[in-house]
Amino acid sequence: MDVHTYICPVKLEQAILSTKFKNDAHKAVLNILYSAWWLKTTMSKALKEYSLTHEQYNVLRILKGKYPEQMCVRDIACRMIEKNSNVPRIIDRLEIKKLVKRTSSLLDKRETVISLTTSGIVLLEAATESITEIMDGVVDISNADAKQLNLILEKIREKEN
Amino acid sequence: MDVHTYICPVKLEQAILSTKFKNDAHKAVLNILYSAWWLKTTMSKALKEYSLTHEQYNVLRILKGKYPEQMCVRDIACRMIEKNSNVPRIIDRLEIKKLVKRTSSLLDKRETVISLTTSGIVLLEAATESITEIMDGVVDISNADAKQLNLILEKIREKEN
DNA sequence: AAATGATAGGTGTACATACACTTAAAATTA
DNA sequence: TAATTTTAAGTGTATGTACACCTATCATTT
Repeated sequence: MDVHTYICPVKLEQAILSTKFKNDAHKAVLNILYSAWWLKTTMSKALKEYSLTHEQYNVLRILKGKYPEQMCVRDIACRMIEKNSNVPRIIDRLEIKKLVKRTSSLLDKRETVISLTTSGIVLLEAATESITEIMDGVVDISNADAKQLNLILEKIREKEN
Repeated sequence: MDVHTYICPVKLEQAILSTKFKNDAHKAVLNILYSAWWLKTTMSKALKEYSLTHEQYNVLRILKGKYPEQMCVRDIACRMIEKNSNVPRIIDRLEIKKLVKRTSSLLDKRETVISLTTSGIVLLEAATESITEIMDGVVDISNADAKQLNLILEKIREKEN
């Protein structure tokens, strides 16, 4: 698939060339997965300008949330959207680019403490501006719709435990 | 993160330990991404019993949709939820497990034609039963909610082109 | 027919995920 | 205090993604 020229179809049926859904709930599952893929792709494209992956951006954003406080790897992992993210490996790459710094904790020597560098903050802020703009443009739905969406998604997660 | 003992929180705020969302639309984006991760993880866990990944299952399901007709790699790629999937590589693994067969097309020698083997069909049907059960249990929302969800997701994708 | 362009599939590489395992250090228990 | 258990981070490996590039083949143009 050539995704560069790919135009996201509005209808799921067109997106995955299928019309046979068992029911609306089954269709909703595929719709969530497809929408998530599209959102990630859209954001990743914007982040390329800053040589950041979506996941690297997410880690920087989490660090910013506590800044100037530092965070250990575990604290970052708990805040990741994808809970299976291999955070040490993502940090490896951020460290190579000198966007974060690793220090061994003095209080608990098992912990590694991560801190944003100045260039990390600068890059993050530029990237965030870009991402926010895209998010605003992309998810241009009414507040009522957004609230409704959040409610239904939480209803789904309520059932699945 | 130890995902084996991880209980999916109902509230997004608890899932990513953050309460600072710019607005409901921004929260919705994160909610979609988190819900998609959770759905994929849940399905993947069930598919482990059949030694299938979520993506391998998806390819088999697509092939089943046209069965006993065969499909070329491109046709499969067009139907994937994640449009950047590297379909030849996924087929490599299905071929090793003898769940599909590759043949060079006679009509157009550029094309590779993929067909389900008997054991491929048998495995797929067993896996589908399991997945369907999970989907029914998991996405136990009303028809009206499912319809509403599908509508709003399509509204989002409408805006983002 | 020969040259050019487009298309299908495959491959190389960097990055991420999923998950099991290792090691060091802290916490708990005997 | 010594032994055991738990925890934090990191690592190895298989799989998948994102994307650029290659090769063979087909289609189109000249």
